[in-house]
Amino acid sequence: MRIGTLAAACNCPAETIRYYEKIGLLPKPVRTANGYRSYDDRHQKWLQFVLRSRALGFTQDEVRRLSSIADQSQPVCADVHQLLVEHIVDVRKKLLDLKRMEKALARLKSKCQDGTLNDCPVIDELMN
Amino acid sequence: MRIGTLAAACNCPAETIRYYEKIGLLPKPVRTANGYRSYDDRHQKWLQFVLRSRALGFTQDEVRRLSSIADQSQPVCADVHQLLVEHIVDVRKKLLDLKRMEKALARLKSKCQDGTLNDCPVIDELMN
DNA sequence: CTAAAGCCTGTAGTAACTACAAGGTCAAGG
DNA sequence: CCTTGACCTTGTAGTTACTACAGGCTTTAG
Repeated sequence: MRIGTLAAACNCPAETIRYYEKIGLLPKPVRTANGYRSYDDRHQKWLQFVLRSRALGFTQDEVRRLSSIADQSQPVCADVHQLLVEHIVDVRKKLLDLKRMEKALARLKSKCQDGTLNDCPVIDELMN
Repeated sequence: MRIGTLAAACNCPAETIRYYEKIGLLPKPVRTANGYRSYDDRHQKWLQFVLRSRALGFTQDEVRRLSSIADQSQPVCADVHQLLVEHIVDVRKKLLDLKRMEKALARLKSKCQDGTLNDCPVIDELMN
Protein backbone atom coordinates (compact mmCIF):
# COMPACT_ATOMS: atom_id res chain seq x y z
CA MET A 1 0.00 0.00 0.00
CA ARG A 2 1.07 3.58 -0.55
CA ILE A 3 1.70 6.17 2.11
CA GLY A 4 -1.75 7.77 1.85
CA THR A 5 -3.46 4.48 2.44
CA LEU A 6 -1.30 3.69 5.43
CA ALA A 7 -1.88 7.20 6.75
CA ALA A 8 -5.65 6.79 6.48
CA ALA A 9 -5.51 3.34 8.03
CA CYS A 10 -3.57 4.59 11.05
CA ASN A 11 -5.24 7.97 11.22
CA CYS A 12 -1.93 9.75 11.03
CA PRO A 13 -0.69 12.36 8.55
CA ALA A 14 1.52 11.04 5.77
CA GLU A 15 4.05 13.70 6.65
CA THR A 16 4.45 12.23 10.10
CA ILE A 17 5.13 8.82 8.59
CA ARG A 18 7.86 10.26 6.39
CA TYR A 19 9.19 12.09 9.42
CA TYR A 20 9.30 8.93 11.53
CA GLU A 21 11.16 7.20 8.75
CA LYS A 22 13.67 10.02 8.54
CA ILE A 23 14.49 9.95 12.23
CA GLY A 24 14.70 6.18 12.25
CA LEU A 25 11.54 5.37 14.17
CA LEU A 26 10.21 3.40 11.23
CA PRO A 27 12.09 1.08 8.87
CA LYS A 28 12.52 2.30 5.30
CA PRO A 29 9.94 0.75 3.02
CA VAL A 30 10.75 -0.53 -0.44
CA ARG A 31 10.05 1.80 -3.34
CA THR A 32 8.01 1.11 -6.44
CA ALA A 33 9.42 1.91 -9.89
CA ASN A 34 8.19 5.49 -9.69
CA GLY A 35 9.81 6.07 -6.33
CA TYR A 36 6.68 5.80 -4.21
CA ARG A 37 6.99 4.17 -0.79
CA SER A 38 5.36 0.76 -0.60
CA TYR A 39 4.17 -0.55 2.76
CA ASP A 40 2.93 -3.92 3.98
CA ASP A 41 1.19 -5.18 7.12
CA ARG A 42 4.38 -5.36 9.12
CA HIS A 43 4.97 -1.67 8.49
CA GLN A 44 1.47 -0.92 9.60
CA LYS A 45 1.92 -2.83 12.84
CA TRP A 46 5.14 -1.01 13.45
CA LEU A 47 3.60 2.37 12.86
CA GLN A 48 0.73 1.50 15.15
CA PHE A 49 3.22 0.51 17.79
CA VAL A 50 4.94 3.87 17.50
CA LEU A 51 1.69 5.83 17.50
CA ARG A 52 0.33 4.02 20.52
CA SER A 53 3.55 4.48 22.41
CA ARG A 54 3.49 8.19 21.61
CA ALA A 55 -0.13 8.40 22.71
CA LEU A 56 1.01 7.00 26.05
CA GLY A 57 3.44 9.87 26.30
CA PHE A 58 6.67 8.05 25.54
CA THR A 59 9.26 10.31 23.94
CA GLN A 60 10.74 9.47 20.57
CA ASP A 61 13.84 8.24 22.32
CA GLU A 62 11.84 5.98 24.60
CA VAL A 63 9.94 4.66 21.60
CA ARG A 64 13.25 3.88 19.96
CA ARG A 65 14.25 1.88 23.01
CA LEU A 66 10.88 0.15 23.14
CA SER A 67 11.22 -0.69 19.46
CA SER A 68 14.63 -2.20 19.88
CA ILE A 69 13.25 -4.36 22.67
CA ALA A 70 10.26 -5.34 20.58
CA ASP A 71 12.55 -6.19 17.70
CA GLN A 72 14.34 -8.95 19.59
CA SER A 73 13.28 -12.51 18.92
CA GLN A 74 12.38 -12.79 22.62
CA PRO A 75 11.45 -9.33 23.95
CA VAL A 76 12.77 -8.94 27.50
CA CYS A 77 9.78 -8.12 29.66
CA ALA A 78 11.94 -6.77 32.47
CA ASP A 79 13.31 -4.05 30.17
CA VAL A 80 9.82 -2.98 29.14
CA HIS A 81 8.76 -3.03 32.75
CA GLN A 82 11.59 -0.67 33.70
CA LEU A 83 10.76 1.77 30.91
CA LEU A 84 7.15 1.71 32.01
CA VAL A 85 7.99 2.36 35.63
CA GLU A 86 10.30 5.26 34.78
CA HIS A 87 7.74 6.75 32.45
CA ILE A 88 4.97 6.47 35.01
CA VAL A 89 7.14 8.47 37.40
CA ASP A 90 7.47 11.20 34.77
CA VAL A 91 3.76 11.25 34.09
CA ARG A 92 2.93 11.49 37.79
CA LYS A 93 5.34 14.39 38.17
CA LYS A 94 3.62 16.21 35.34
CA LEU A 95 0.26 15.44 36.87
CA LEU A 96 1.32 16.96 40.17
CA ASP A 97 2.62 20.05 38.38
CA LEU A 98 -0.62 20.50 36.51
CA LYS A 99 -2.72 19.97 39.61
CA ARG A 100 -0.69 22.57 41.45
CA MET A 101 -1.23 24.95 38.54
CA GLU A 102 -4.93 24.31 38.40
CA LYS A 103 -5.28 24.98 42.10
CA ALA A 104 -3.37 28.23 41.88
CA LEU A 105 -5.36 29.34 38.84
CA ALA A 106 -8.67 28.54 40.49
CA ARG A 107 -7.65 30.53 43.55
CA LEU A 108 -6.67 33.49 41.39
CA LYS A 109 -9.90 33.28 39.48
CA SER A 110 -11.91 33.39 42.68
CA LYS A 111 -10.09 36.59 43.65
CA CYS A 112 -11.42 38.11 40.48
CA GLN A 113 -15.02 37.49 41.50
CA ASP A 114 -16.64 37.49 38.08
CA GLY A 115 -14.29 40.00 36.59
CA THR A 116 -16.51 42.83 37.72
CA LEU A 117 -13.90 44.45 39.94
CA ASN A 118 -12.46 47.75 38.93
CA ASP A 119 -8.96 47.08 40.15
CA CYS A 120 -7.51 43.69 39.29
CA PRO A 121 -6.15 41.74 42.25
CA VAL A 122 -4.61 39.09 39.99
CA ILE A 123 -2.25 41.48 38.27
CA ASP A 124 -1.33 42.81 41.68
CA GLU A 125 -0.57 39.40 43.04
CA LEU A 126 1.54 38.33 40.08
CA MET A 127 3.59 41.50 40.25
CA ASN A 128 4.27 41.71 43.98
CA MET B 1 21.73 46.14 38.93
CA ARG B 2 23.32 44.00 36.24
CA ILE B 3 21.83 40.97 34.59
CA GLY B 4 23.57 38.44 36.85
CA THR B 5 22.19 40.10 39.96
CA LEU B 6 18.67 40.19 38.56
CA ALA B 7 19.03 36.59 37.48
CA ALA B 8 20.08 35.53 40.96
CA ALA B 9 17.32 37.60 42.57
CA CYS B 10 14.65 36.00 40.40
CA ASN B 11 16.23 32.56 40.27
CA CYS B 12 16.20 32.57 36.50
CA PRO B 13 19.10 32.14 34.05
CA ALA B 14 20.49 35.37 32.61
CA GLU B 15 20.09 33.86 29.16
CA THR B 16 16.37 33.59 29.69
CA ILE B 17 16.19 37.26 30.64
CA ARG B 18 17.99 38.24 27.43
CA TYR B 19 15.69 35.91 25.54
CA TYR B 20 12.57 37.49 27.04
CA GLU B 21 13.89 40.89 26.10
CA LYS B 22 14.53 39.75 22.55
CA ILE B 23 11.02 38.42 22.04
CA GLY B 24 9.50 41.49 23.65
CA LEU B 25 8.29 39.98 26.91
CA LEU B 26 10.47 42.38 28.86
CA PRO B 27 11.18 46.06 28.21
CA LYS B 28 14.71 46.90 27.07
CA PRO B 29 16.79 48.15 29.98
CA VAL B 30 19.18 51.08 29.70
CA ARG B 31 22.81 50.32 29.06
CA THR B 32 25.81 51.47 31.05
CA ALA B 33 28.80 53.01 29.26
CA ASN B 34 30.33 49.61 28.62
CA GLY B 35 27.16 48.24 27.08
CA TYR B 36 25.99 46.21 30.06
CA ARG B 37 22.26 46.02 30.75
CA SER B 38 21.20 47.97 33.81
CA TYR B 39 18.01 46.99 35.64
CA ASP B 40 15.95 48.57 38.41
CA ASP B 41 13.14 47.42 40.68
CA ARG B 42 10.46 47.91 38.09
CA HIS B 43 12.29 45.55 35.76
CA GLN B 44 12.51 43.03 38.53
CA LYS B 45 8.78 43.24 39.21
CA TRP B 46 8.11 42.81 35.53
CA LEU B 47 10.35 39.79 35.25
CA GLN B 48 8.71 38.26 38.29
CA PHE B 49 5.35 38.82 36.70
CA VAL B 50 6.46 36.99 33.57
CA LEU B 51 8.06 34.14 35.50
CA ARG B 52 5.02 33.63 37.70
CA SER B 53 2.70 33.69 34.73
CA ARG B 54 4.87 31.11 32.98
CA ALA B 55 4.90 28.97 36.13
CA LEU B 56 1.12 28.99 35.95
CA GLY B 57 1.38 27.58 32.46
CA PHE B 58 0.51 30.66 30.45
CA THR B 59 2.13 30.65 27.02
CA GLN B 60 4.40 33.48 25.96
CA ASP B 61 1.59 34.87 23.90
CA GLU B 62 -0.79 34.81 26.83
CA VAL B 63 1.84 36.47 29.00
CA ARG B 64 2.13 39.18 26.37
CA ARG B 65 -1.60 39.77 26.59
CA LEU B 66 -1.52 39.71 30.37
CA SER B 67 1.33 42.21 30.29
CA SER B 68 -0.49 44.58 28.03
CA ILE B 69 -3.46 44.46 30.41
CA ALA B 70 -1.20 45.00 33.42
CA ASP B 71 0.43 47.90 31.67
CA GLN B 72 -2.78 49.92 31.49
CA SER B 73 -3.30 52.62 34.08
CA GLN B 74 -6.43 50.80 35.18
CA PRO B 75 -6.04 47.08 34.41
CA VAL B 76 -9.35 45.64 33.26
CA CYS B 77 -10.16 42.79 35.58
CA ALA B 78 -12.68 41.30 33.21
CA ASP B 79 -9.97 40.75 30.59
CA VAL B 80 -7.75 38.98 33.09
CA HIS B 81 -10.69 36.92 34.22
CA GLN B 82 -11.34 35.77 30.68
CA LEU B 83 -7.72 34.80 30.11
CA LEU B 84 -7.78 32.88 33.36
CA VAL B 85 -10.94 31.01 32.48
CA GLU B 86 -9.67 30.05 29.05
CA HIS B 87 -6.37 28.91 30.46
CA ILE B 88 -8.02 26.83 33.15
CA VAL B 89 -9.90 25.00 30.42
CA ASP B 90 -6.60 24.20 28.71
CA VAL B 91 -5.03 23.00 31.93
CA ARG B 92 -7.99 20.76 32.71
CA LYS B 93 -7.79 19.23 29.24
CA LYS B 94 -4.14 18.43 29.76
CA LEU B 95 -4.94 16.99 33.16
CA LEU B 96 -7.52 14.67 31.68
CA ASP B 97 -5.06 13.57 29.01
CA LEU B 98 -2.41 12.80 31.57
CA LYS B 99 -4.81 10.95 33.82
CA ARG B 100 -5.92 8.84 30.89
CA MET B 101 -2.27 8.09 30.13
CA GLU B 102 -1.45 7.21 33.69
CA LYS B 103 -4.35 4.81 33.88
CA ALA B 104 -3.35 3.09 30.66
CA LEU B 105 0.27 2.86 31.75
CA ALA B 106 -0.65 1.43 35.15
CA ARG B 107 -2.80 -1.19 33.47
CA LEU B 108 0.03 -2.14 31.13
CA LYS B 109 2.48 -2.33 33.99
CA SER B 110 0.22 -4.70 35.88
CA LYS B 111 0.17 -6.98 32.85
CA CYS B 112 3.93 -7.23 33.17
CA GLN B 113 3.71 -8.60 36.69
CA ASP B 114 7.13 -7.60 37.98
CA GLY B 115 8.85 -7.95 34.65
CA THR B 116 9.56 -11.59 35.37
CA LEU B 117 7.59 -12.93 32.43
CA ASN B 118 9.43 -14.52 29.57
CA ASP B 119 7.18 -13.20 26.85
CA CYS B 120 6.20 -9.55 27.07
CA PRO B 121 2.45 -8.86 26.91
CA VAL B 122 3.00 -5.11 26.66
CA ILE B 123 4.86 -5.25 23.38
CA ASP B 124 2.15 -7.58 22.12
CA GLU B 125 -0.60 -5.22 23.09
CA LEU B 126 1.05 -2.17 21.56
CA MET B 127 1.64 -4.00 18.30
CA ASN B 128 -1.74 -5.69 17.80
C1' DC C 1 -6.86 15.20 -22.66
C1' DT C 2 -6.82 17.77 -18.82
C1' DA C 3 -7.42 18.73 -14.09
C1' DA C 4 -7.14 17.16 -9.59
C1' DA C 5 -5.21 14.30 -6.33
C1' DG C 6 -1.32 12.03 -4.67
C1' DC C 7 3.55 11.34 -4.29
C1' DC C 8 8.61 12.99 -3.98
C1' DT C 9 12.53 15.89 -1.64
C1' DG C 10 14.11 19.45 1.03
C1' DT C 11 13.66 23.43 3.79
C1' DA C 12 11.62 26.47 7.16
C1' DG C 13 8.57 27.40 10.97
C1' DT C 14 6.53 26.41 15.75
C1' DA C 15 7.31 26.92 21.46
C1' DA C 16 10.32 28.06 24.84
C1' DC C 17 14.16 27.97 25.83
C1' DT C 18 19.44 26.20 26.39
C1' DA C 19 24.13 26.02 25.01
C1' DC C 20 27.81 27.46 23.01
C1' DA C 21 31.49 30.49 20.33
C1' DA C 22 34.12 34.48 20.05
C1' DG C 23 35.04 38.44 22.06
C1' DG C 24 34.95 42.85 25.38
C1' DT C 25 35.29 44.61 30.56
C1' DC C 26 36.61 44.82 35.18
C1' DA C 27 38.38 43.86 39.94
C1' DA C 28 41.73 41.38 42.63
C1' DG C 29 46.06 38.96 43.45
C1' DG C 30 51.02 37.96 42.57
C1' DC D 1 51.95 45.87 35.78
C1' DC D 2 50.03 41.98 34.21
C1' DT D 3 47.27 38.23 34.25
C1' DT D 4 43.51 35.38 35.69
C1' DG D 5 38.85 34.69 36.33
C1' DA D 6 34.27 36.13 36.59
C1' DC D 7 31.23 38.77 34.35
C1' DC D 8 29.12 40.81 30.27
C1' DT D 9 28.11 41.24 24.94
C1' DT D 10 26.20 39.35 20.32
C1' DG D 11 24.81 35.86 17.34
C1' DT D 12 23.99 31.24 16.01
C1' DA D 13 22.75 26.45 16.53
C1' DG D 14 20.48 22.71 19.05
C1' DT D 15 16.41 20.68 21.47
C1' DT D 16 11.33 18.03 20.86
C1' DA D 17 7.99 16.53 17.86
C1' DC D 18 6.15 17.63 14.51
C1' DT D 19 3.62 20.79 10.63
C1' DA D 20 3.57 23.41 6.49
C1' DC D 21 5.00 24.65 2.46
C1' DA D 22 7.62 25.01 -2.34
C1' DG D 23 8.62 23.05 -6.55
C1' DG D 24 8.21 19.27 -9.22
C1' DC D 25 6.96 14.49 -10.62
C1' DT D 26 3.02 10.60 -11.55
C1' DT D 27 -1.34 8.72 -11.47
C1' DT D 28 -6.20 8.69 -11.79
C1' DA D 29 -10.95 10.28 -12.75
C1' DG D 30 -14.05 12.42 -15.80
